Amino acid sequence: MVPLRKNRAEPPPRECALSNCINFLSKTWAASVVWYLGETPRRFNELKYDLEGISAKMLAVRLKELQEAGIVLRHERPTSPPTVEYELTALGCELLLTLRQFVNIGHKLKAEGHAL
Amino acid sequence: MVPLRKNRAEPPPRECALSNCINFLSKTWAASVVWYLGETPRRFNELKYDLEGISAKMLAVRLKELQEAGIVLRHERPTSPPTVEYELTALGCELLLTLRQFVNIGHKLKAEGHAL
DNA sequence: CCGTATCCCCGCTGATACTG
DNA sequence: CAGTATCAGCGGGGATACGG
Repeated sequence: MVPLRKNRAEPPPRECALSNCINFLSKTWAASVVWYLGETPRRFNELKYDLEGISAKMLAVRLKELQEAGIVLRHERPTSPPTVEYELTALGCELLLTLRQFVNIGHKLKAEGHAL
Repeated sequence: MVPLRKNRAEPPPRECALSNCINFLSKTWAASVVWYLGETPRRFNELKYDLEGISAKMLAVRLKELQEAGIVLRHERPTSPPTVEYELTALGCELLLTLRQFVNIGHKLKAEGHAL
């Protein structure tokens, strides 16, 4: 009977898996918001259009979270009716690049015949 | 009044944001399972120990999903009691590398003073 | 146009008990 | 050891209506 290895030689700190920006992408729509923001600044209803099926409530919530996380910037123009544009910060762009790698891996998995 | 841009010049295919392996990481514990699998093969109860708080049920479910997705391999040894080892596939390792980039970005965000 | 406030549902997760 | 089966709960997210 093989004894249970309590931990590997180099135990990954628990905070890594639990408390990082991965949690953000885990929330519904969050990754998609970053994805559709892309490099171009985008307005609220444009995003709402891109993210077909999202409710205004959730989009607002996610955008606020992403702002507080330093991933998204909000620009409000004092026009009437109000005009608001959202864009990725530098780290937000970095995040987008990483998201693209996921998409790439996803395609490879599908190419191998796996059902995601 | 600025007209609503229906789509950007190069519209990202919707399947990219919605139907990729990002969905897997969105499920509770999924990213952590991949994380703690690391490079070393790992047994069921070892993973259950690493992922403090996970129930056997969820671990089994996630592992099965990851198998079907081509991210995890299952090796069963015909011993008594049974011995089962899980390890990442090649694409699973690729996924892990990408997860580490997320963790890295998470640290940068925190370094900027943002609360994740 | 850009949100916020409220209500409500159902699907995911945990707890528990059991099996090969 | 490595799971499966069943049930119950709660909270994330949708629908709707309203506000600056």
